[in-house]
Amino acid sequence: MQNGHEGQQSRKRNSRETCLEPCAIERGMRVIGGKWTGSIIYHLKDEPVRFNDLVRMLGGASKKMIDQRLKELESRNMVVRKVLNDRPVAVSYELTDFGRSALKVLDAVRQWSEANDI
Amino acid sequence: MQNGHEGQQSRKRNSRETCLEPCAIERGMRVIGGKWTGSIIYHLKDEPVRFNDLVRMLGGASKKMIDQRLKELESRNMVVRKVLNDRPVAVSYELTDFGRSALKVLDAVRQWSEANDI
DNA sequence: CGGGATCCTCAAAGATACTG
DNA sequence: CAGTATCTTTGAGGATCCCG
Repeated sequence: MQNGHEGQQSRKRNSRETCLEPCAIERGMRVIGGKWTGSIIYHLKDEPVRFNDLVRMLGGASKKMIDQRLKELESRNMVVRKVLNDRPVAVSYELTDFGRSALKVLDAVRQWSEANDI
Repeated sequence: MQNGHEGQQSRKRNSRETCLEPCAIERGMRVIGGKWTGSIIYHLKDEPVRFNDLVRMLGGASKKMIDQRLKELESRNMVVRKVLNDRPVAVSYELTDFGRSALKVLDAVRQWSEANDI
């Protein structure tokens, strides 16, 4: 009564990392649609930003979240982490060219949101 | 040791419905970046689609999920539910003008995904 | 300053079964 | 066909403390 049979739908564990959905929109959204991901990228659009500055800019997201998303983005080569100083510790994050390529999309989202009072 | 104090960050319960984030990208993403939401809208782009057809098109999402997202989209006036027949039951979903306005954004996502092998 | 390690919770998502 | 109802799992996300 609890295994075998292959229910009406299956497939699990595609939560993060190289999503295999057939729909390109779905795949793309998993990369830049995650909670805070778009905001982070967008706040890096002009210049490198230091970790705690990012935390302040995104008032509402925890350090843990931001750290987590930044690592995700780093592993996808969308942002680069740079150590500015050792003592006291200082690092900054900036977009790669690939990361910058997502800005077009994000800006479309932003404009749509604003135009429709989302 | 487990209440009072107002930790370094707070704010909860903005999961769904009228998100108050200051960042427009974040707000927009909560509307069209949800799991399956973008795909659903995109699959309705050309014509009304019936419920079970949608389920088939998005192989991988459960009926429950799709139903849930459709109701979300309906309540935001992005899709309209139409009863085609009573016996046997037949309904279809189609985009409103507002729903269609999101297609530009979604298409940007799709193109970006495909261009970068996401 | 920039995190890492823990613990905890709740809500989202999955599985399965049922119905008008 | 187009959903509802229910139960369970899981893991994302929050809170807190700590550290070099």
